[in-house]
This record gives sequence, C-alpha cells and structure tokens, in this order.
Amino acid sequence: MEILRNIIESSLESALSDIGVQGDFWKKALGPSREKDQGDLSLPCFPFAKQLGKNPADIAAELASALSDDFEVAATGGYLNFSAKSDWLVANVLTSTKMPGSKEVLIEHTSANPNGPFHVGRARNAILGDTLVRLNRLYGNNVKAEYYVDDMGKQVGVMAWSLANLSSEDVDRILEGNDGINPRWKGKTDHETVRWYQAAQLLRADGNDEIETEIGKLVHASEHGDDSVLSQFEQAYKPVLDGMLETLSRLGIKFDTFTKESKFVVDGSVSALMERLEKLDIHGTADNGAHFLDLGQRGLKGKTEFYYRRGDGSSLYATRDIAYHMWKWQQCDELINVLGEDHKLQAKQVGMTLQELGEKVPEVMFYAFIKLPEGKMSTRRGNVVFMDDLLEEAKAQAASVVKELRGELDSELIETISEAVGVSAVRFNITKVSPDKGFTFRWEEALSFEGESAPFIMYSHTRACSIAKRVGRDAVMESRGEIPPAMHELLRVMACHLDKLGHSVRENKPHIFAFHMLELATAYNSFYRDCHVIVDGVVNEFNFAVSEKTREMLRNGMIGLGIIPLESM
RNA sequence: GGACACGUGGCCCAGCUGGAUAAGGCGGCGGCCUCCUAAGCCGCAGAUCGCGGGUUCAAAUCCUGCCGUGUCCGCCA
Repeated sequence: MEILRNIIESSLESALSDIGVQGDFWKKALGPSREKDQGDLSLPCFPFAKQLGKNPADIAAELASALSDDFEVAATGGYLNFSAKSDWLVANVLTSTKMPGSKEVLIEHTSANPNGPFHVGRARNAILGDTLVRLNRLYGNNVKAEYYVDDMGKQVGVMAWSLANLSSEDVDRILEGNDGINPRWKGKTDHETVRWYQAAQLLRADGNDEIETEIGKLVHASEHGDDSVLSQFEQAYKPVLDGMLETLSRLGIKFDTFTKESKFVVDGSVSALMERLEKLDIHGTADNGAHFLDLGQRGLKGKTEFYYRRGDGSSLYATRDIAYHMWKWQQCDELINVLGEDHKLQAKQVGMTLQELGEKVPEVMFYAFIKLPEGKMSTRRGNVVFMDDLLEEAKAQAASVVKELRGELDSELIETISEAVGVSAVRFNITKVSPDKGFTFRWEEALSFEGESAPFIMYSHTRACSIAKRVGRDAVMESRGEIPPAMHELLRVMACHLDKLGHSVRENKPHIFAFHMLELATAYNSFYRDCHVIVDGVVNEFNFAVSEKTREMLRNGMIGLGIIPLESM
C-alpha cells in the first residue's frame, strides 16, 4: 500500500532519528505485512538492535508509543505493524485517481510463423503479450501492439512452392491416411492452407533433390529481396495469417501494426547494419567468408560466436532482427518482446550486439512451453490442441452450465454468455500462471469455471451490476457510514489496486495482476454477503458507493486481463 | 558435455529486491439459498518449501554442490 507508505515514512523518519537510528536503510525493510491481521505495512526492528544496543521488541514498543497519525501502530515481538484506519481508506479509495503511465511502449508479441493454425502452445505468447498490452494501456501508457511477420525463409518457401506445384487432388493423395481437416474448420483459411505445407513436408521427407533445389532457389531469392518471389510468398502465407488472426480476434487479441521481415532487406538497412558490424573490434571472419561477432569477449558463456552473415553474403534471421530492433527503438521509449524460452540465446545475442552498437536493449518476457499430459506438442505427430477447438469446447461447456443455472434465459443471451465465459476462462487459465513456469495443458483445468477462474471474477462483477441496475442511478462517492470488517478488507484490497497494476506492468508479469483481481473479487463477495446495499427496498448510500467503486475497478481490471465484463450471467 | 530456467500439501499454483504461525484454488469431509444471481459463502483435514552444505540476528527467498524436469548450444527460422 504505497499511499500509506508515504505518510508512515515521514513520521517514522523523525521517530527513528529521535532514538538514534542513522540513515534511511530502514525504508527498504518497511514492507507489506505478511498476514492481514498484522496490518498493512510492517517494519522489522531487528536491524536496529545492534546499532542501539537494545532488544528489537523494546525498540518496537518505544517507536509505537511515539507514533500516531492516520494509521494504527502496534508493536508485536520485534515488529512494528501499521494499519490504515478505515476512514482514511474510504477517503482514499472513493477518490478518483489518475493512472500514472505516460510512456510510449511498443510490445511485439505472437509473431508466429504463418504456416498453420494456432495451437495452445503458441497461444501462450499471444495471450501473455496481449495481456501486457492491455495492462500497459490500463496503466496509462500509450501502447503499440506489433506483429513481426516472417515473410521469407524456408518455412514460407516450402508453402509457396507447394501452392505453386501441387493441386488440391495432389494434396489429398499425399495426405491420405492422415487425420483429415476437422469438418468444423472446413473453409477456414489457415486449416485449409496448412495442408499444402504438410503435404510438401511429407514429400521433402522422402528426400527429393529436385524439390529441395527449387525451394532453395525461392528461399535464396527471398533473402536477397527479390520482389516477385516475396510477393509470391505473401500470397502463400496471407490466407494462413488471416485464419490465425481470426482465431486471435475471438480471444480479443488485435494488433496495431504488422511489420514484414523482408522490409529490412529491401530497404537496405540490413546491409548497412552488416557494414557497421564488420568494423567492430569483436568482428571475425570464417574460412568461407561468413562473418561473426565473438561475443565471448563480452562475457557470453557457452557458444560465443554469433554469425550474422553467411558465406554467400546473405543475412540471417538474427541479423534482420537487429535491424528490426533499431527501427523499433525509433518509435518508443520502452520496447518489450514476448518470446518463448527457446529464444533465450538468440535474444541474448541480439541484445549484446545492440549494446555493442550503442543501442538500447529491449525488455524480454520469456515464457516456458505449454505441453500436453502426453508430452510435447507436435503438429507432426498430431499431438496438438488447436486453439479453435479449445475455444469451441470451452463455449460448449459454458453453454451447458448456463442452461443448467439460468434455464429461463433466451437462446441469444445464452449464446453471448457462453462465448464470453469460454473465451475469458481460456485466457485467464494461461494468464494466471507465472510465465517462467512450465505449463501442462489439461482440459479439466482449462474448462474450470469455479475457484481461481475468470468466471469467478465475472460473477462478482455481475453481482455488482445487478445491484447497480436495481438502484438505477449513480452513487454519491461522498457518502460515509459504518465500516464492518468485510468492507474494511475490501477497501484494503482496493487501496492496493494501483500498486499491483504498477508492479505487474513494471515486471512484465501479468499473473501478479491476475491474482490481485481474484483477491478483489473474493473481497467483494464477502462485502456482498455482509454489507447489503438494498435492505427492505431502501438503499444504503454508503454501501452503494463502495459497491459502485468496486464495480468500476472490477470492470476495468477485467478488460485489462482480456476477461469480458458481462452484466449478467 | 556446456549454458539458462524451473522443482512449494494427493493435484495446480502464489510468495523468492531475506524478516513473524508458508497464501490461495482443485480434490476430500461438514455446514449455508423465506435475505441485492449458491459460477457464491463458512468451517475441518492436509507442507521435512527436491536433497546436502554455506552466508546471516533471521533463508522457501541469497551463495554453492548434487538430484530431477524443461529449453538452447545451426553460416535454420
């Protein structure tokens, strides 16, 4: 509770110097209390013991008696516990606060190769990235969400070759025996087009040199910025990308800009970059003329040579990525990339090279992979869960719950609620886990609508909406009244709202805010139980004001997490 | 083999810029709908914080060794 910290620090400052404590090292020790009944902020007094030659419990007691303000102070053991007074909390919480963010932030996320439909594994990037975008916006930052389109290289080359050389009948014949396209997704462009990619991969697996040569030619041309090949590539990947974006859009994920990788080859920035790299101290050349930087000289452990130019003079993916970063830095104060943990070395190399060039290093949010209980996700082995199927299943499950609980609703409303619940639950299930934690996808958890889930938060919000609808007018935020424990607890959580959002945004950790939203919903549920707004048809103005303030906070927070704030469910 | 992550009750997970009895959820057991939506609320049981050392007044949190899991170690993307 940072707003409380400010007043505590100023009064502690004089109290501490009165008893002979020097310096302000204690400011670090003053932190959130571990348990609710201990208070809001606590100061361990152990570090003062040596300096003052007294025992910590006595020091705490002495300080407690010397302090008084808008907070309660208590000394327990060697700790000094501070709690905000209820009235002070109300005054702070019911005041409207401005969001503090003011930076230009560019967040690049997803950027998946457009070679097939989204599966749950790839979706972790999109969901975490989009949540970061939303949270930064909620915080007040000006955010640009960016998708880097891989429009050159082998993967697209294979697909382009396949589309140019194989007929629909060829593809059917080659893929015979494999699981066919799910009839549900017939006509969805990513599911349709990926079949050409799969067919070509099967042909290549048989070791056909002629095909390899043709694909090689295409790839080579694309890497040298050949216009006609690049446009052929674009025609190949566009339908896949469109299908992927359709899936993302169902999850509430949208991008502001799409930047093509080839842009940096075509506009000459990659060759200009390679010329600069060649002049660096740590530059080296291999026998066949390939160029690298020896990052070992800058402290990189393990593989120290970072190749940025092939023997034939063409650039590599990472080289283009560096040019891309330099371009990105021209349009923001803060740059964030969302990457899978498999990109850690690559990101390190790019970061060190940028530093070598005097450029700033981006922040990177790494996430561990999602696997299935059966093991690693693999399109090739058919061990995948497509996002489209997950969303469909989530919606169906939600629909069956809604029909059971609210059978009286008309079918259109049931449809709206089910879609919102399904999508929100899927997102939240991924958002609430710390990004660096490995994640095993389980249907049972993804489709859980109770406990620590999106519907839990959504439900609290609809309760508040239901009250607002019954009252039918705005609340008066200046209202005051009795503050029972459940309301006090709710006010405490609300007072930490901005702290948690700030923390989440600073550290690029959406799960921190996700857990806070669960706490907020939990606290509102207790308030709802103990502090009725409407009693015998009469509105308790103060309770209504608190309820309305919470409703607003829940609503904005839900939007920040990509949870759809329904008014009824 | 080397580098980087992760390892917390039966299951999932928070806490890890060191601080007091390790916070939730699922599952289990027991309660609460004449009262603003029970997708909710209340209670009970359940933890040698992977294992061993070290630093400290204080270690789940920092250092180190080991074990387990994952990822990377391409002139691929």
